[in-house]
Amino acid sequence: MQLIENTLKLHDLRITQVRMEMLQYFQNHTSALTHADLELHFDKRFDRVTIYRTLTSFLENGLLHKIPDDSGVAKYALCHHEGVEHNHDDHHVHFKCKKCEKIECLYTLEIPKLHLPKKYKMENANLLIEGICAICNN
Amino acid sequence: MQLIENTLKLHDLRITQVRMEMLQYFQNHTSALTHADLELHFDKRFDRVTIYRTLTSFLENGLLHKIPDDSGVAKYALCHHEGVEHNHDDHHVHFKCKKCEKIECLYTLEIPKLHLPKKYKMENANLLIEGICAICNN
DNA sequence: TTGATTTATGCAATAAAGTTGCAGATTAAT
DNA sequence: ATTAATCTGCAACTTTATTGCATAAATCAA
Repeated sequence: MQLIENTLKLHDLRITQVRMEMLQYFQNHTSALTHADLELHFDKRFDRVTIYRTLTSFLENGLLHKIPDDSGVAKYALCHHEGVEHNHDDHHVHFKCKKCEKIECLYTLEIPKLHLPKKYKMENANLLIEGICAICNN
Repeated sequence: MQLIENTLKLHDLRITQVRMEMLQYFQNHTSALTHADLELHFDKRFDRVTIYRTLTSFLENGLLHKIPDDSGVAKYALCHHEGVEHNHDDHHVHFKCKKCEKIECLYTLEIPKLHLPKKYKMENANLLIEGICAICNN
């Protein structure tokens, strides 16, 4: 069986055309994608609603994660951990370039331990770093 | 002169009714606010567009900052630093409670230094911690 | 296989969040 | 008090996202 299809199965997702192509597209991109990026890329081959729903299933089944930012448009990227369980991808470091606007995951970085105020219980953390990325910094 | 009016002046903002009341409202709240929160609170006393535009002026003039999150709705909170310059409020730690959904700024925490990959230049950082807040953790 | 069952997709309609243009009102500077 | 700058409200519009439903496709079980 193909790798793409296998990945879908592992995440309890039925194998369909949109899903295979969307997953493929994510795997070919290092930076985070928006619904608009996908709609543009697939140029009417799939309905916009289907793309929204596919993003949602990918999210729910632990294939993608949503990246918090302040642009007002949802951005998604592949989860890098192997395994199926959701919410085990708890520490994210993302980098948003102020020049090219791309967001990428910095897997190699860890979020350092923090000492929260009394009675606060931390479940996960997302660090969004803004600046100039390696490509734009030339 | 009143404190509120003084703050507006310091931030180069004309003194108007909406601005005074919106600033007041932010000062009375420890958690971040959305446009919808304000619209609800002011219940038709100010136009929705005016509220949007006031948020934008507050943002541009360094009175508020936008908090990155993945809800798809813009959230704003007061900048705690004194002084007028924008972009000097570069390290934010925010806490989002999974129970009450409120977001608050954790001023006392600092984002630890990080070692970015080669050629990346960091300009600012936002750490969003999710979990259970002190009030809900009872 | 084939048929039954479950789930996904496309289309249309709707909702929610945010923006723009413009005329009249308000603020602040002289 | 007059003037110039800007803010506000209204209407229209755009962009992003969601819901309902009929049809189509994928999976399961015999």
